[in-house]
Amino acid sequence: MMARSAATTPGRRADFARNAGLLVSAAKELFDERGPEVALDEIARRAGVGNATLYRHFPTRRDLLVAVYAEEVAALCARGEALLQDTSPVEAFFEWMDDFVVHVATKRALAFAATESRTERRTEQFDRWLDSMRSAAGGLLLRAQEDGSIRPDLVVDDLMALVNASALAGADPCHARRMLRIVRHGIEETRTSTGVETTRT
Amino acid sequence: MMARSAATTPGRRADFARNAGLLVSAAKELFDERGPEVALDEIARRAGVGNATLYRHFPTRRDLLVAVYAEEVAALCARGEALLQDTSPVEAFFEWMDDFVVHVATKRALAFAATESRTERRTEQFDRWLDSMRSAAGGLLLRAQEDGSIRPDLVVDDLMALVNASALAGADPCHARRMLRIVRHGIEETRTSTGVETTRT
DNA sequence: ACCTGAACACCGTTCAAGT
DNA sequence: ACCTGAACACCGTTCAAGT
Repeated sequence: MMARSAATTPGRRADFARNAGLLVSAAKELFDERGPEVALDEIARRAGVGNATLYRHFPTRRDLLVAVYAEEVAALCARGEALLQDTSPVEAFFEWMDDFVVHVATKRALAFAATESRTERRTEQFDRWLDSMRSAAGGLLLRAQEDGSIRPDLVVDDLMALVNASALAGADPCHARRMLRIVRHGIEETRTSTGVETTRT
Repeated sequence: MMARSAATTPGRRADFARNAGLLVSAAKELFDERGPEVALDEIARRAGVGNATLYRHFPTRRDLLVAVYAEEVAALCARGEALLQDTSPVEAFFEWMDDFVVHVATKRALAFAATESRTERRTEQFDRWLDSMRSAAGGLLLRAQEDGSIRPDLVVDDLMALVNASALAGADPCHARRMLRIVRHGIEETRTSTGVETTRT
């Protein structure tokens, strides 16, 4: 940590970058200790910087959240890439969705932020998170649809929203996964007979 | 203002009940004008009562919300009762669920309150709302399951949570209904052949 | 340029004083 | 008993003053 990489020129820029690191570390600790609603002032205090500095680096609490979980997000993206090579597109898609639902279910603040992303002020760092998640899911979904194993009329945003909402609504990750399973059943192309209608009486 | 209706016996009790009405009216107006996050102080001011009085009648913002939408909730319950007589249990169930999803989607504050009802302080008035919604859905679900048209392993709480989540995740009621349709497809007993698995390649 | 911390604004909650 | 409104506590955001 705090490697002070450019040893020769400590300069303002280096301090700036270092502060970001300190803030992320402090936030990570405090999110664990006291949940994702800790006062921002407290995070700044723990990091040893002024509260306004926090605000400059992370204009919104959401941005701080995605920064804290950046490695986890990177892993999720990498896994998405890898799953594109999986032999079963539909399995690959749902495996990724399962990872995603656990990801957001364990960080409900993130899930909540995602639901209100339409109304709240847009912000660069958080939008990047949204985009990376959407494109990972989108690639896998497309493959499964071309393959014919997922209904072609489904759009990635609806699915993301639904799965994200499951994470938000679930009491715990296990609950969220149970809902995902219901959704899965509703998504797959059963290609047996009947349309949408069920046998009646 | 302050009509003092019961002319003969103004009494403290009458004023007490009247204040509740004033608060609900004021809240209804302000929720419409400025969204469901208006300051409670402002609601009290509009109602012409002290802020602490609001707090006594409605210990929490959620309680105020359910009071404001009380008639709508009553209608939903009545509709649930009526649908119990419908000839197609599965249609009846989804018709009610559709009403429900629109109900919460147009009051996203309510939907959100429902998701956090596990963690937040429980409160009598809001719990009543939850119970009435759950029992309406539960009766209809049971009928559809006994009928064999909905998978027997589904529990009402999971479904409510999922539908509620759809309302929360949807940008608008129309979006929420689209998600409900996905969920529906995942719920119905297709009773054709295959288990959960799809034909592969 | 970047940082600091005090100041500001806002809002939910409580409480002593009224009637 | 019930109500009032001021007081309190808390937190996000901004800004003038430092370096």
